[in-house]
Amino acid sequence: MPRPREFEPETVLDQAMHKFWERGYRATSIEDLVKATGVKPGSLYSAFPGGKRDLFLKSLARYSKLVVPQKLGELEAPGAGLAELRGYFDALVRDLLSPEGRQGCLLVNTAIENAAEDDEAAAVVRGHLARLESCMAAALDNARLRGEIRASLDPAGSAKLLVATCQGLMVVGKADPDEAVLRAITDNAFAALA
Amino acid sequence: MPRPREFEPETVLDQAMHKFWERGYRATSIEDLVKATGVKPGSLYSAFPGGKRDLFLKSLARYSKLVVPQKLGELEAPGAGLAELRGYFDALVRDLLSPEGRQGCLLVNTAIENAAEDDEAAAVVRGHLARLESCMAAALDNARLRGEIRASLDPAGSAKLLVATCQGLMVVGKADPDEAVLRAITDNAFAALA
DNA sequence: CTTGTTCTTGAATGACTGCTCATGTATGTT
DNA sequence: AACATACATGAGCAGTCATTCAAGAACAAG
Repeated sequence: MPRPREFEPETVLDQAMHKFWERGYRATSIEDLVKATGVKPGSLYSAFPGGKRDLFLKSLARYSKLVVPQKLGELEAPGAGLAELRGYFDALVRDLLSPEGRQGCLLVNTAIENAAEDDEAAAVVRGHLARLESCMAAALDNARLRGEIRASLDPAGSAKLLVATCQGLMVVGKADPDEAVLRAITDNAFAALA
Repeated sequence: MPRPREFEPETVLDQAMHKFWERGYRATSIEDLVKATGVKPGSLYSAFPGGKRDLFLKSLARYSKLVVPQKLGELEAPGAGLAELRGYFDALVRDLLSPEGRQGCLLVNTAIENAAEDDEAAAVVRGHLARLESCMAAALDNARLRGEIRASLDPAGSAKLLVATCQGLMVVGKADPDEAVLRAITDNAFAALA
């Protein structure tokens, strides 16, 4: 009997996520979200009772569920090895060099902007780092069994290093999106594994 | 004949820098700066005519001139080698684990928060990255001549990788200041050089 | 002491912030 | 057609933002 919603909450969340991704949490105003979604403040607040912060946390969750798997791609498949690992880094570099990729990674941006003052946001970031590390460790494990990398390598520690490397790649890429620099970083990171 | 200033602009700049460092550009209000410095808005604006943004850019410059050299320490000395490089990373890790170090590096924070929308700020960050890279490359060069690292290593490329690694270290440290993780990252980064 | 110069002060400005709420509207059931 | 229900609307809330400015205060030179 009630009047049906005229917008899809998931669509709205998607648009909000992109704004937060592009401009950051603080720099994105409710008015920005109203413009981006076409949904007026009142409706926004009734659909997302926690207000701006809730919208942000839900955006982080949505990013983890939809964007991250797409970026990780086959790296999360059980049989992933060195090729998939390299593929992930190459795609990352390609991304950072493209105009749309300049916004970097929402979770890295959140680590810097919000982790210190928002424990819930920090927890999401930590979860993401753990996920990255675990699939990289699995890929390194497979790679070692197949003889694709040095047998003397410690997969767990190397995975942590690779996680840091790709975070660093995004910081460097944000300030100086230079293909030669980004390629040199990945090339040297992988040369160290061989 | 004029009435003398009752505050030292450099001191004020120092206090402003620490606020920006700790909370970021957008999250730091003029009132925050007034409280931190004890200087009222009018005086602040007459001493720094460009307003908040000028105060921020001047803070970045001051950070580069005073804080960065202190952090780089002997790594910038002409004879620096592997030991100084390692010393820099160890100090960085120690910093990230200390309560005051949680704020990370002002220039990394700026890369993420402002680089995309403020070309002048981005230029300062790029200058910092170049400086890091050049002294790391010099240290790697020395280390290679002394046989402290693999002769097959490319100092220029490895320096770029190390720059990315320490940026990544700061992102990871901000979200998850875990000693074991940070040490694993540096240990593996240096193991790759030997 | 007077004057000239520059500084300090803090109230005021208008734009913007996140958010609320009274009003009106569209729907499915009766 | 009449009702109950949930929704959409947007003007409006109190608060904060960066910034300005008129007024007073402190000093040095005459």
